[in-house]
Amino acid sequence: MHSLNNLIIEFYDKLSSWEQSVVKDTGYSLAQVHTIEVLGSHGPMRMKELADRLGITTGTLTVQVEKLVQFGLIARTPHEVDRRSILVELTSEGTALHKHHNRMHLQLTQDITRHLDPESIKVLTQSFEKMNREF
Amino acid sequence: MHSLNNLIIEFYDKLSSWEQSVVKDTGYSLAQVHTIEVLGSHGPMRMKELADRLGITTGTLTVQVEKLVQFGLIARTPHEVDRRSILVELTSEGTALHKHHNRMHLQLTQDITRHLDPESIKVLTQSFEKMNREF
DNA sequence: ATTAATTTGTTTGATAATCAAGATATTTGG
DNA sequence: CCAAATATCTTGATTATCAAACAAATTAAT
Repeated sequence: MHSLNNLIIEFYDKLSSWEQSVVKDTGYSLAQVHTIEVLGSHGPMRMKELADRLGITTGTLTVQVEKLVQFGLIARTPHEVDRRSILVELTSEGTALHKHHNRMHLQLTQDITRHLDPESIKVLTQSFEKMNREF
Repeated sequence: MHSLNNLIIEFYDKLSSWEQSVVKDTGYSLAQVHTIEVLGSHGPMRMKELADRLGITTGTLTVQVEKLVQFGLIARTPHEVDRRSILVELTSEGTALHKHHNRMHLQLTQDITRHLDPESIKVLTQSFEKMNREF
């Protein structure tokens, strides 16, 4: 258990470094790409929910979103029922960036698992499912 | 492979959120705790190496280290052979913080793996070992 | 139905984190 | 010995962030 814990910490650390270098190549900041990633994988959402998912305040997000809109990566649309809210969603350009980032991730996953046999991959997948559920 | 990739991304995301909330409780910033974590798990090192591991410039690190020294968490000692360098290391207080953070991590690992049978944990551990090696 | 409390998003002012470029001291390789 | 490389620090500017105050809309209470 102790060693598994250390391996998880090491894994997280290496994934962070990888993410940082991959993001740097896009020309956008880590926070900006992270925003795109969340919108890409969860779909359009309101400011509050997005801020919560990113772990920042809505005040900070307002500024971030303004920049991303100017970059043409996301768009704001009024919320249909709640007129206090606005929905934030990816533009086609934002979607393209998200897909590109996703391909990088997939390539990484393929790279780091290339020495795992099919059975291990199966157990690994099931284990991640269970672990993600317990967070 | 596609689903495993998504699970890894989700895992990373949840671990980030967890880390953020745990760090907030310490009263120190994410960057500061991260610095303590690296020093705690790898031992004393020079500024350059620490900056590289943290993914920041030495200029940024100089400021960060100054703060952590004032907090009493780390100490600077001259490098024995290279007089250009200084070694950064944890104080006893810094070590205590690192141990505390490590216990949090261990508890989390126990929590999220509680529905995994011993055999899966074994495969999971081996898989992480192999994946970490391929980064 | 009217009022009070809550929620949502924005703005503002202050602080913290970061980088790039330049300066200094030291080491390394010829 | 000297030029090039390395390690750290400093400075000036930019970016990210928060907390608090605000306005608009929704929800809850009476």
